[in-house]
Amino acid sequence: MPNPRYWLMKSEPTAFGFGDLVKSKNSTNHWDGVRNYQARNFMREMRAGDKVLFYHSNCDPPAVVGLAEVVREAYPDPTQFDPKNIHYDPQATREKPIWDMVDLRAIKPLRKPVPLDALRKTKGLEKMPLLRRATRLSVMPVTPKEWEIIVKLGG
DNA sequence: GCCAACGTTGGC
DNA sequence: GCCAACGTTGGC
Repeated sequence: MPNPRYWLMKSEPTAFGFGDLVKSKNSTNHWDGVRNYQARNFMREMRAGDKVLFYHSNCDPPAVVGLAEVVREAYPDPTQFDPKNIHYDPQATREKPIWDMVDLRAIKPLRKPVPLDALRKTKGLEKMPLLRRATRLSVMPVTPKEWEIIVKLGG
């Protein structure tokens, strides 16, 4: 696939919300804990400077809440090696890591977060995997047009 | 808290 | 390699 320049990443705000990214040193943090191959593969396609829609899932309302950018490309997620971590993967070794993460820097919160129901009602977003029923994909590409529409909705 | 959807696991 | 069972996601 061609290099998309835009992405959407989901996080539960109770675990790590956009506000947590903003509060991080240099507004930057690593995105660990991805344990889905498709999502991991998308992360591996990310390049420094790519833009990211930060989406809050499993909350009320689920919404795109902020903009971020990739500042470090995929590298091994250390939580896979840690038996005490909830994301520990006994099949992963330091010689052969399985799971990667990227570093993101917060750009800015959206003035008006764009809730899921608004995304569903907006023309031009119908193809987004996010809007498929019960999609579990936590990292997905966004087209430039979709990016433009959502950022405009967000004020 | 419920439960549909769906990715993953493991028995065969 | 099939597919039933299981676990998780995430909207509602």
